[in-house]
Amino acid sequence: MARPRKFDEQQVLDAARERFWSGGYAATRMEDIAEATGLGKGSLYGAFGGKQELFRRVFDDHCGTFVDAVGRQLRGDDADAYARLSAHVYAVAAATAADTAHRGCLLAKAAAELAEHDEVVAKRACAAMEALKSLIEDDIKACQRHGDIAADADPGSLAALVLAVLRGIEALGKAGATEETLTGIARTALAVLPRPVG
Amino acid sequence: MARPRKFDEQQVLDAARERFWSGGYAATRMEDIAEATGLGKGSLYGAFGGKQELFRRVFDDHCGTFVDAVGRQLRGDDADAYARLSAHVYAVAAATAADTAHRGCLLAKAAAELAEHDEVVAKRACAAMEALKSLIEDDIKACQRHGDIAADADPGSLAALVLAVLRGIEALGKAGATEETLTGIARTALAVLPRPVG
DNA sequence: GGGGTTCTGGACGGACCGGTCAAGAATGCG
DNA sequence: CGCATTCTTGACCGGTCCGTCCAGAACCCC
Repeated sequence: MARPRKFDEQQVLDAARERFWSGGYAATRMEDIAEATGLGKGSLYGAFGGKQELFRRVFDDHCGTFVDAVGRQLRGDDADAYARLSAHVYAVAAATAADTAHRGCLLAKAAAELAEHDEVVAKRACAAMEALKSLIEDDIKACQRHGDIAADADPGSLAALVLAVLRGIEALGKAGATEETLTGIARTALAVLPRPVG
Repeated sequence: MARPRKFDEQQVLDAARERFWSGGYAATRMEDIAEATGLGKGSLYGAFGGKQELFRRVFDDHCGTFVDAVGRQLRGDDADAYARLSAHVYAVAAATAADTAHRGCLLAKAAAELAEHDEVVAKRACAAMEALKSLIEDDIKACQRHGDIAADADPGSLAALVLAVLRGIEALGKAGATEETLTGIARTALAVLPRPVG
């Protein structure tokens, strides 16, 4: 009944994410995104409404993808729970160190730039953080059931600590810390988690 | 021999910092700063050269001030070293929670927005982080001398971990974590530091 | 194939912003 | 007091950017 869209919405979101991620919100131009996607500005505005709305879509999409990815890394059998936690913490350190462009995490970057002025972005970032904490907490509970972490420790507190360490690793990475420093932090963080006595 | 300046350079830097801090680099206009200081744009450009140069001055100044402030909190007798560390960690959590505007730390905010594209800012942020780590490490060594932290632990590793936790607290605060969450992280982080046996 | 509908693309408008410039003001020296 | 020198101010310029608009294209249904 009408002319069909020539582009895939998800591909546009992905391309826009790359741009916003590299340049930040304010420094990214709509025309950059138009060029990156091959779309005209008219299509972009017709489909997404405007820069702020587009960014919110991108950000929402990214938060979901990110949390899902972490979820896949952390969910599984109790027997492997500690190995998964350990692997995840090291993976974040390695990924941060490998990010030589210091792009950091879009989640953190966007929160830093926009949380103060955009309620929607702030809420979404907060929800994503809570989801991450939940994932870590579930894994820690699994560790406790399997006897890899002290059963009398509060899993919620430990999860919050681990989450803070992970975010801190990214912040330090963005400031230029070396890979050794970052993996060292990962190692130390895992080492100080309370193990069962005996 | 010539007309003297009517303004104080430090006051201009402070006012500019407030603006950059609230709005970020890209979103802050030179005219904002001119208005905030009461100066004309010509004076601003004459004294500082341009937006990027001004920001670098502001950032450099802020890093120095920030590190100095932390230094004053952490330096002192061995006997109080652990109390100082504890107070500092809780203070960061409280300050972050009190920052309802989610401005976060200018250090982290600027690093997030500009480290990727401005080598000078990146270097300065890295130096500031290393200075902070050093301060924490010195305090931890004092704790070990006084018997408040296990002597066989590596103070450098613990300092890096503590620093990561502090930066993580700020990142989570920016994302909207509650004061309870943040002070909880502070408490847990202090609790997991290795204490001397016995 | 015609008509209605939606998509496309790029030119355009209006606002904004970083940086310049020139005219004037303040100062100290001779 | 005049003069050289530096600071101040705000109008102005060139460029940029968000968002709009419209003419045309693609499509489906009848």
